[in-house]
Amino acid sequence: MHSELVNDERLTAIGLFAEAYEGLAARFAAQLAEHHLAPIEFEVLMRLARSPDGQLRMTDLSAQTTLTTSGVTRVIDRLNRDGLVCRRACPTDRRSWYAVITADGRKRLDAVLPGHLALIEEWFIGRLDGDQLTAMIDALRTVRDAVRPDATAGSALPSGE
Amino acid sequence: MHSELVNDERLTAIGLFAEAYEGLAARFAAQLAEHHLAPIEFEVLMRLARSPDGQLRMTDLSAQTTLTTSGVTRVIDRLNRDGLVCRRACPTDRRSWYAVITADGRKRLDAVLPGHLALIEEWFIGRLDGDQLTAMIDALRTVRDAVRPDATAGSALPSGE
DNA sequence: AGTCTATAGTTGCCTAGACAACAAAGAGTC
DNA sequence: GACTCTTTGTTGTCTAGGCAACTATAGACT
Repeated sequence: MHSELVNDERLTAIGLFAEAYEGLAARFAAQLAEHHLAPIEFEVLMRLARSPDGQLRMTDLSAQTTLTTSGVTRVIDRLNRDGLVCRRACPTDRRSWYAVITADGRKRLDAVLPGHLALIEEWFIGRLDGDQLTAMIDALRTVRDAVRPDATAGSALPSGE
Repeated sequence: MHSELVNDERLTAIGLFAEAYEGLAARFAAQLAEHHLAPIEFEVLMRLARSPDGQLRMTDLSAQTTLTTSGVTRVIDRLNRDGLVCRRACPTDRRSWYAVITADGRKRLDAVLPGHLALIEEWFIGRLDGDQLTAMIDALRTVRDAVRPDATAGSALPSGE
């Protein structure tokens, strides 16, 4: 006989976290696909759009996302091919390149965001009452700050503020 | 000029959700890798271990995870190759196969779980006080039940209960 | 100046997994 | 029985992205 650890309630809690998040992510992905965007491409465009001058260095994009620098290279290759992003040389460090969101890139975000926000309302925010939502966001921020101490690379302010 | 939707607070909320979850997932993945398990392999083993007779049909595994049936075939191929799972024909439907966790599979879970639970404590549960945790779990369950209505395929009880 | 070390980005190679096509078997329906 | 439609699992093919190797540049030290 084996241990009863498999039924530990902490596993249930983390399982709820995973199922809730992945369920949301799947719904978002379906809507993004209607606009020919992969979730990671949407995330990169969003981070660029929210950054000063609509640009971030490749390395900073890597630090802010789940991607390695290799992965960033390829995502930016695709977005560049589709005209949503372009590369710009860094004037002070000749090793570095900025990824810069283009006007087309911002147009694509404008097209996607209303539907995306509607899904957030429908499946997340609208399901919780005010107190529940506040408590949840506080808890999420606590966990995020703990597990992602360097997620603000390249931005002046902590992300999510 | 483009819209200000990119700075909508609802995007901040969902961004916190994503960063918190993905940050946790990265820490779990590192510990699982020490035991030569990919996150999806761990999830499959856990779901088998918690199911009656340690078995689930391929289709049910697909419904309970983010994988397509194609993906389930390949994960079970790998786990079977490593001796952690075996296939068993379904006696009542000759199209169906059960994936069954082996004794070695349970041993692997026993080896992984103490460290995994410690990480859950360290980065999630231990960071929140009792009320916060209760509120968070309630909220997660609400969202999970909404976005994953069919995540209990093949089990007698709703998952996460 | 030269040398050493660290960092930025790209590329070759490999694996994971989605999609679509498929084969086999169940479940009607006549 | 034959015929049709649905469901289960596997496989060929393709893309995404990690790892390690590489080039180029920066920075520090002598």
